[in-house]
Amino acid sequence: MKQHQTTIIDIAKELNISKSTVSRALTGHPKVSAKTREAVLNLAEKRDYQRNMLAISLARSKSFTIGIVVPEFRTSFFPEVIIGAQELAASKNYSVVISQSNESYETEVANTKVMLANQVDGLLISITKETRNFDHLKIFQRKGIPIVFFNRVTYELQVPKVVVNDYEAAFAVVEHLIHTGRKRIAHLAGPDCLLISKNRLNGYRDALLKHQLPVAEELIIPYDLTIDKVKPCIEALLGLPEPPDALFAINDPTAIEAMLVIKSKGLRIPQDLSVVGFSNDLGASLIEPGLTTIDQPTHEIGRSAIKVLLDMMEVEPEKWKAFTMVLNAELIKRGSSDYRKP
Amino acid sequence: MKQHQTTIIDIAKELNISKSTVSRALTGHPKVSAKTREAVLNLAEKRDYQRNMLAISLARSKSFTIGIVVPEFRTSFFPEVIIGAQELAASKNYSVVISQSNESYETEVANTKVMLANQVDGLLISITKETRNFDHLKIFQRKGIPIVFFNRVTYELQVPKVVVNDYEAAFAVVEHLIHTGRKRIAHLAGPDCLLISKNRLNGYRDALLKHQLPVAEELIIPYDLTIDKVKPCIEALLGLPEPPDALFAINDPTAIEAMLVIKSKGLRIPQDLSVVGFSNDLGASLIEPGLTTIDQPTHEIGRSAIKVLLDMMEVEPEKWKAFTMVLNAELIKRGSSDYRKP
DNA sequence: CTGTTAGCGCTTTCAC
DNA sequence: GTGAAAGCGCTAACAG
Repeated sequence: MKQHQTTIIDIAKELNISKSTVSRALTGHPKVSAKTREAVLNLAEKRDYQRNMLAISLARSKSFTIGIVVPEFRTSFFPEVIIGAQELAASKNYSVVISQSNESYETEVANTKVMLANQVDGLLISITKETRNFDHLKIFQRKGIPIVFFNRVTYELQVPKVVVNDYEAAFAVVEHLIHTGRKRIAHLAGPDCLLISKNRLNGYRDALLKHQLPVAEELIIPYDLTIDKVKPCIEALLGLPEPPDALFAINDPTAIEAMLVIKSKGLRIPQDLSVVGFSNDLGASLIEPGLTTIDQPTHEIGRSAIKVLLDMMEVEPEKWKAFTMVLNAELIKRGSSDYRKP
Repeated sequence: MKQHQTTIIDIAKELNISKSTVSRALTGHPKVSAKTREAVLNLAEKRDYQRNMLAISLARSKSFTIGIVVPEFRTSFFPEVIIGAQELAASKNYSVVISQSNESYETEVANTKVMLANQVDGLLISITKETRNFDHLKIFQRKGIPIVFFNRVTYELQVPKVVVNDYEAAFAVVEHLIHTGRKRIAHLAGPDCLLISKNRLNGYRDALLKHQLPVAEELIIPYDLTIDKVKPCIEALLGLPEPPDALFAINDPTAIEAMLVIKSKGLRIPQDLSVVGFSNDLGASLIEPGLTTIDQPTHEIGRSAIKVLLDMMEVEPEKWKAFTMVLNAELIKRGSSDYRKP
C-alpha cells in the first residue's frame, strides 16, 4: 500500500557518502564537517526525508515513548492530567501513548501488554477500580521499565506515586461541613482497593472524631463508582430513621448525580442537605447550587508524574526508590454547602 | 538501563530449532506441527517472552498503529469520539496513538510529524481552529498513508470526512426557536476556516429565510472559540438598539459561558433570551436551565472514522475516494429554550 | 513442516 | 572526519 520512503541510504547514495555519515549529520553528531552536514540536511529537506522512529528505536533499544494508562476519559480529571503530562514529555522529546481501560481490569491488562510490546520507556498509570492483581505491572519491573502511579495508586507495588493529600482534603471537607452546623454527615465511599477511597474515608472519620461527632456506620455507604448506583444509595440514606444532613461523595460525578437525585426528591440543597464532591470537575461550577469540592492540581499531577518517570529513566533500576509525592489539593466552597444550620 | 529481553532467538536456541519456526509458531502460522507450536508457546510463556512490535513493524513495514489528532481534550466531545475509535481499532488489533494540538497550528504540525516518524498506518484528524495550511497532511498523502477527517474538516484536501448534518441541525435549532416565537435570533459563529462554522451558519440563515425573518448581520457575531471572548460578544449583542431574544452558539462551552454571562446581567433564560448550543456536552444538562442543544453521536463518529480508515488501508491509494459520511445529530430540547414568547 | 538467507532503516563500534 | 561491518528483533521468500 505504501510508496517508497526516502531513507538515509538514498541520501547517502545521492551524495556519494556512507549512510553512517548521513546518520551522523542528521542526528547532530559533532564529528561531521560543516559542508557534509549541510549537504545532507539540504537533500533530506528536498527529498522529504522523515526519520523512521521504529528503526531508530530498534537500533537504540529505546523508544522515546511513554505510556499512560487511565481508567476513564469521561470526566475532565484524566484528560487534564494528560495535558500536563504530554506537555512536559514533549519538551523532553518524548512521545506519549495514551490508553483508557474503561474501568475494566482486563482492558487494563491488555493495554499494558500493548505498551510493553511497543517498548515504551516508562509507564504512567492510574489503575481501574477493579484492579487487585498487579502481575501485568510486575512484568515492567522485571524488565527494568520504570512505572509511576498517579491518583489511583496501590501500595502493593514498590514504585513512586504521585497523589494529592486526600486525607487532609477530606478532613477539610468534613470540618467545613461541621462548621456549618452539620452533624449527620454521610459519605459515599469508593472501592476499598483504591487508596484514595481509604484516605478520604479516614479523613472523614478523623474529622468527625476530632469534633466529637459519632462515626455512624449506616452513614458510610460503599459505592463502586458506577453512576447508576448513586440513586439507590441516596434513597437508602434518605430512608434512614435519622437521615443525614450532609453528604460527602468520593468524587464530583457522584456528587453531581447525588444532587440531581436529591433535588428530584424535592429536598433543598444546601438547606436540607449539604453536598460536597471531590476533584472540581467541569460540571461542579455549572450545577445549581454550585458544588463545593476539592480542587486538584491536574496539570501539575501530570507534569510531576512524568518528571519522576524521566528521572528514573536516567538511573539504574537498582537505585529507584518508592517514594510518594503528595501535591496539594484545596477546598473550594460553593453554594451546595453554603448554609449554616441553625 | 534495561535488562535483557527474551527474544525469539533465545527460544529457538533453547528448543534447538530455527527462529523462523519460532516466529511462525508465535504468529499462528498454519504450517507448524502442533508439537513444535506447543513447545514454543510454553517456553515463551515460561521465559516471559513479549513480542517486540518495533521489530515486527519494521520488518513488515506496517506499524498496526493509527494516529488520532484532536484540537482539544477539555470538552467531552473529543474524548468520547476517541473512546469509540479506540474500541473499534482495538477489535481489529490496531493500537491508537492520540495527541492533542491544543488549538495550536504549530502543535498540530509537530504532532503529525511525530505520527509520521512513528510510521502510523493511518491518521484520523480534527484540525485546530487555526489550521489553514495543509502541507503537513499532504506529506501523508504523498507517502500513501490514508487520512480521514472528522468533525473539524476541510475541503482543501481530497480525503474522506466523517461529520454530522450540521446544516440540518442548525436549521432545526433555529426553526425550533422561531416556533417558540423568537424573531431576533443571534448567532455566535465559529471561525470561517472551519466547515462546521459555515454549515451551521448556513443552516441558521436558511431557517430564518424560510420563515421570512430578516437575516440581521449585526446579530451574527464572529467568534474564535476562545471562551474569554464570549463575554464581550454577549455584551455587544445586549447593547444593540434592538437586542436579540434568542442566541444560537456554535458549541456548548460557548453557550454555557454565554448563559453565565447573561444570568449575571440579571436577564432571565429563557424568558428574556433563549439559548441553544451544539454538541450536548456534559455540562449542558447540569446548568440551569438545562441547555437545549444538538446531540452528536460521538462514539459512532469515532467508530465510523476508524472504519473508513481501515477500509482505505486495504486498497491501493489510487482507489481512495473522497466521500463525506454524514451522521445524524439531533435536537435535544431543554429549559433554555422552553418558553413560548407571547 | 522447517531451516537458510535476506532484509526492514538506523545506530554504533572500530578502523583508517 | 568518514567508511565498513555488525546488529537491534523479527518477517518472509525460497529451498528442501
